[in-house]
Amino acid sequence: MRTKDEEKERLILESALSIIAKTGLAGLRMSDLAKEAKLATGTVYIYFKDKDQLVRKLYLYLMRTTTSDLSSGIQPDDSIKSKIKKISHNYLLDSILKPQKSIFFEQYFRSPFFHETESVLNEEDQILQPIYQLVLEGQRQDIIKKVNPDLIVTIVCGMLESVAKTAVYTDKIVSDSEWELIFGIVWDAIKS
Amino acid sequence: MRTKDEEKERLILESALSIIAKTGLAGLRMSDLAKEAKLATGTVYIYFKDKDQLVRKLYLYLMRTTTSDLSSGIQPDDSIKSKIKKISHNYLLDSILKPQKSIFFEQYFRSPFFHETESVLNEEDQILQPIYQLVLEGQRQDIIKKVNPDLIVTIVCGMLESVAKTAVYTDKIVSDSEWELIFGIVWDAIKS
DNA sequence: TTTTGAAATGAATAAATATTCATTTAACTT
DNA sequence: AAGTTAAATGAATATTTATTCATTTCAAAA
Repeated sequence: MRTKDEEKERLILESALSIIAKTGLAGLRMSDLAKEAKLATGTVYIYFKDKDQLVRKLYLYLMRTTTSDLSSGIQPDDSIKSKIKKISHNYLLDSILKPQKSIFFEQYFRSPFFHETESVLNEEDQILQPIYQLVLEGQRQDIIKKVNPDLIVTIVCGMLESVAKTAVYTDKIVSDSEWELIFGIVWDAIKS
Repeated sequence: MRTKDEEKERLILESALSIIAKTGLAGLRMSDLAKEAKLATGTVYIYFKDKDQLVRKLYLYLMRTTTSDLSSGIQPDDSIKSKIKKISHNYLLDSILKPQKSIFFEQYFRSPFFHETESVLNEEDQILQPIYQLVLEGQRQDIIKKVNPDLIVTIVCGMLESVAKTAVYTDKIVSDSEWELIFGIVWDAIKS
């Protein structure tokens, strides 16, 4: 007998993501999705109960792949500043390289698919946890402004996201020298 | 004879905005919209040709009301720093007080209703023009970092928007003392 | 090689939603 | 006060889109 292809689930999710990034959730049609994935509409329903479940699964799928490696490349004995620099760089690159993901989350949280019962903030907290810890440590060492660490994290992420958004929109990469400039601004903002 | 109520057009647009802010464009239903506006569904079609036109008109309507008064309260002989402080405060308050507007734009630009032909960036440029001018003037006076002024504007707006988003989400107002803290961070980021 | 059972298909059907229109209501005119 | 006209209504209809299912295809087991 034929066997269910595990890859096909991913394929469908990625196709959905691609359509949603282009047209928003309002533009997601099961038939278009099937076409994008080069499957018959019916096939989609073998892997997902219905549209609702598909979108929710996509949310979980992206959540899982996000929590990954903001901290990659950071050495335990780096200085706080260079740790923050690296983590900020990772955050920026992540936002630039996977713009579809940010678009999806933006859409999902304002959609009929999202119910308050789901704990967004907790999940988000989870992702930002490593940044938060670094800020705390920096404050302990008197290097970072002694204001509400949540505010610091919020502001830094806001800066980086807006830079990423512009970079994606104008289709430009961020060169090393530009990154130096940008991090200079970020650091001046938060250093004590 | 009965006369067409000019206010009713606004009422319908505001109702649509309110629903879209809650459920995203994917959740906008003409029947719900009519209910929200306390009208019969048919009535909506007296004022708007179809759903498509309604959403586009809402876009234009919000565009018009946005371009308003970021510069309010600014005196010609204020210092550059205090001008930037005031304009940043206006921007923050605008984002906090009219969160529905930001949500709508977020949704619209990723929807089937939006076609590339519409010049988004131009419009956005228009709105940010006063901020841009202040940054230029600050750079001339050697007060602001001499980097690409677009980058400065992008970063400042990013910071303020993320603060606004958090404020709206957690339903907290930004007190005067918090604003002093926040602007301190903004200013440190961009001052030379 | 044949049998078997689940995967895949896509046209047919169901469900959701947009739009129309015959009818009613309200305001203005004569 | 009666007549007139456009706005308002909302049930009926049209359209779009989700979902099903009878049929076919494929790959593994016998």
